[in-house]
Formats: sequence, structure tokens, C-alpha cells
Amino acid sequence: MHSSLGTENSGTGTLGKALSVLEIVVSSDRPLRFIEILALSDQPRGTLHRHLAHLVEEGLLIQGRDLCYEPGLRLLKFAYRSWSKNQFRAVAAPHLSKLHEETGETVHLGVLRGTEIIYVDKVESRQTVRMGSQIGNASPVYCTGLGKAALSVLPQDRLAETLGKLTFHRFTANTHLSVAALKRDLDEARLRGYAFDREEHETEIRCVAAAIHDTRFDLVGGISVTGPAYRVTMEQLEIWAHAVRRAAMAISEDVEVRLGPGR
Amino acid sequence: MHSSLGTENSGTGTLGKALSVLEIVVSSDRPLRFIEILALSDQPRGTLHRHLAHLVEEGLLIQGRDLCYEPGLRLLKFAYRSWSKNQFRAVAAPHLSKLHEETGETVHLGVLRGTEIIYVDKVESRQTVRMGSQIGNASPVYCTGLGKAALSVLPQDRLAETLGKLTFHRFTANTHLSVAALKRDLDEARLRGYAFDREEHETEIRCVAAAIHDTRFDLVGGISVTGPAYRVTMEQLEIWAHAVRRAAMAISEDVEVRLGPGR
DNA sequence: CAGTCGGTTCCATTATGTGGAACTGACTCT
DNA sequence: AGAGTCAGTTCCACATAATGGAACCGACTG
Repeated sequence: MHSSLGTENSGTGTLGKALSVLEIVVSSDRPLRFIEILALSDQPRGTLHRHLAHLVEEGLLIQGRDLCYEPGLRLLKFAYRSWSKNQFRAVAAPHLSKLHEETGETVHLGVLRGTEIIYVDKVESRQTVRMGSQIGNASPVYCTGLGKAALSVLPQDRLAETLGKLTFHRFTANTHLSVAALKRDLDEARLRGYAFDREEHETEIRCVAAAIHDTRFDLVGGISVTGPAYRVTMEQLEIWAHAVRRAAMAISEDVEVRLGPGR
Repeated sequence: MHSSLGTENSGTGTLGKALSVLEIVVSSDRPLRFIEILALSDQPRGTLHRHLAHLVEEGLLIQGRDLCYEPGLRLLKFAYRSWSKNQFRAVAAPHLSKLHEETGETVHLGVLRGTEIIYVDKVESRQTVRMGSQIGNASPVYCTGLGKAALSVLPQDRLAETLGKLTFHRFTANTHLSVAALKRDLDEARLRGYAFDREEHETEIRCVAAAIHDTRFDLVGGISVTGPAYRVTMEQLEIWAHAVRRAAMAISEDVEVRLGPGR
């Protein structure tokens, strides 16, 4: 019954198909032509064309001159609203700032969704080193500090379920490629109370993360401090770990208090 | 053919219906129950229920405990991307800040879409007077400074078309209620080069706005300075008008230069 | 002026969405 | 406790809307 989630990815019904098209356009960092979208999607020409037409008609996409598709204005509405209303983010924000001040590096707030971590907020490092992370983006759980921190606090059954759905992809030489390896890492993280990313997702990028867990709201996520390897050694991460963990616990408390009684 | 836009609002096909449901939830400032959404939508129970199920499945909505629907995390992705990528906003941002510094009041950037102005960006007044405006929100053209400024630069035919689609609603004692009255106001605005909102949308709120018009990108919009009537007299608005107009023209130029050659 | 390519339109087929009605379970009123 | 109401969910015959292969168009290209 419920297990009709077999096809977890890709489009559920018409809406899903349309959204997957939208996502292609939104995820690109430049306007896309019809044929480019066609290549990226797995839909036939006619179908894709109609989806695009509908998306444009709904204002989710706009079609500039030279026939390129770009994100439309109506997205702004959804965007801004969901962003500013996200209570979790609001509660966590001051803690992120504090952590950023203490470390000077980029701080992320993320939540667990299925087998991915979704970045909900970030405070950028002052130093200009670009990282791939973008708010709203998803990264796999098994190769990110946030992901591993979040997994490490999951109850047995849910952890098993999540691990079962994983498919591994080698991002770097250090990426975990088996459930067994990941499990060992998670056990360590659980004991310590924080998790590392030892260049497992991107080379030259390390991070330390701690989990935020609220059973009341079924909220599993975490915060992390991330930086380039040349500047951020593993020793440095160990030092920051306490602060990260403290901040994570402070957020957990705040969530309980601020979002709790008022429902 | 093109004029099949007759039913400009509400859902085009399945996607449109689903989006209108999404919009109801996103527009609300608190989580909604099924029955509340039912009341706000014009869809039958079964249909609505399925739409909600799909939206949840797609991650656009989440259903917290107590069965309330809230904006989902996936919106953040669409949100953030389209927001940060919006070139127009990026080009205009510094001018908005400057204008804000000169006036101390709230500055808005908006674009025309159909018969509405959509707020694309804003710089809040330092003083804490809440206004209804929210980024991504739409307001009618006929009772906002931005709307009237934008209309005033429209070519004859397109103006006529837009005016034809208007339906008036009395927001305040000063709201224009006829095309004729609105036209007179537009003529004045066109001559002056800027438009006012004399408490026509909200009582105690006045604004002055100037249009931004780029035929190359088919971009019609404007910027405005808005403030509470007790602080912002019509005389004051007249004084600011020049600065607003100057900023609008500067943005137009920047749009031309920065978005032009690079396609 | 053939040939290719990107974009758009058509239309018979069929999958999908539709929505009225019936079902469930929680809560209230008497 | 039992009747009544209400929110939420499920069901299913029906009709609409999506599907996608194929043909079409127009602009470049050689």
C-alpha cells in the first residue's frame, strides 16, 4: 500500500513530470534552450513542449527572446514566502551567525529528507572560496558531515530503512561506497556526538557537523562548519567540534521552547 | 488564438489547479487544515484531497502532525535559485539601496504581469511600520504607485488591452473605480514622469513611483518609495519624486548595458 | 537549393484526473 | 451510552487532459 514509493524519484503523475521539467530549468545556472532541456529530460518532444508551455502559462517559467527558458516571477512568491516562514530557519539563524563568528568559515543548516540533506540556510565564509552548496540544494547523506550527523541520531528502524534506499556514488577518493563502511563511521559519530566530512563529497573540502533532533516535530537535521582543506585541518575541526555541538544543542532547545508550546 | 487568455486567472489544466492549491497554502500565514483549504479553493473534496496528496508527495507541501499543511522544503530550492538568479533584481539592488538611504523609507522594485504588479525586491524602512507588501506578492495595478507608473509607459494598444481586463475593487476611499478615472491619473503620471499612490490601496500609506521600461526585454516595472501618511506628506513625495525618477532611469540604463550585449 | 536542426503543431490513443457519494473515526450534545 | 455532526479519507464509473509519434515550418549551412 504505502510501499508504492518504489519509484521514489521522478514524477508522480502529471504534476511530478512538470516539476521535473521545472527543476531542470531552475537548477541550471543559465537560461536553457528547448533542445537542451530535451536532452536533460527523458520525455518525448511533444510532451516536453507542452509541459514547458504550461509552466510558462502558469508563470513558473518565462521564455525570454531567443527562446530561452528561465525561472519565472511566480516562483519568487513561493520562494520568498516559504523561506521567510520557515520557523526552523528563523530559530536557528542566530546560532549560525554565532558559530560563523567563532570560526570564520561557512556554516550550514540542513535537514534530512529521505536519503538526502537539504540545505535550509547558510552563512558564507568571509573568505572568498566558492563551494557548491546552495540553499535548497540536496546532497547525499552518506558523504556529507550534515548527512552523517543526522543519520547518527536516527532510531534503529528508520536508519535501516534509509540505509536500504541508498545508492552510492564515488565523488572523491574518500567517499564511502558501502553501507558497512558508512555504518562504522556513523557509530563513531554517534559516540563522539559529531561527524566529519573528510573530503568525501568534494576534494579539498572538509567539515564538522552535529545533529539536531526533535521528535516532537519529526525534525532531523544538523549544522556544520565547512572549509577548504588547506585552511581547515582535521585538528582544527576537532577544536571546533565542541562549538558546533553546543550550537546544535542550543538550537534543539530553542526549537523545543519556541516552536513547542505554541503548537 | 492568443486571446485564449480569457480565463487569465485560475488553473490551466491539471498543473494550474494543483498550483492554485499550493498557492493557497503558501499564501496563508499559518498552517492550514484540509477543510480550510477546501473552503478557500473551489474544488470538490476528492479532487482537492488528491492534489494535496500529490503536492505532499512532491515535497512542495508537508503535512505536519495534527494534519496541517505547510510549505515544503522543496520550495526552498526553487525559491532560492530563482531569487538569486534574478538578473533584474541584481542590477537594480544597488539603486534601491541608494534610494533607501536618501529617503529612509521603504523602497520597492516591481514588475508588471498582466493586471498586477509583482514585488520583486524591497528594502525595508528602518522605522518599524509594517506594510502589507511581501516579495513575490501581487497587487492590482490601478491602486498602486508602481502599477500606475508602469501603466503610464505602456504603448497604446497594450494599455488598452490591460485596462480592458481590469476589475475594480474599493480598497480605500481614494481607490480609482473606473477606467476613466484611472486614465486621467495615468495621463498626469505620464506627463510628470512619476506616479503617486494617495492612500488608494491602504489607508495611511502613500507612495511615489517611477517606471522602468525596457523594450528589448519586454520588461515593464518600476521602483517606489512608500511610507505612512503621518510621516510622508504629498509635499515630501514631490521632493523625492526626482530621486525616484533618477533611480528608475539609472536602472533602465543598467539593464540595457548589463543585460544587453551579453544576451 | 538540398540538408540539417531547433522549435512547433496535430491528433488518435489512453492514461490520468475528476468529483459525487459512501465510509471511518473522533468528538459533542443530551 | 447513543444519535448526530464534522474532518478526513477512500472508492470508482466517467470524461477530460496528457501522451508521444509523426509531420510541419522556418532559419541557417554548405
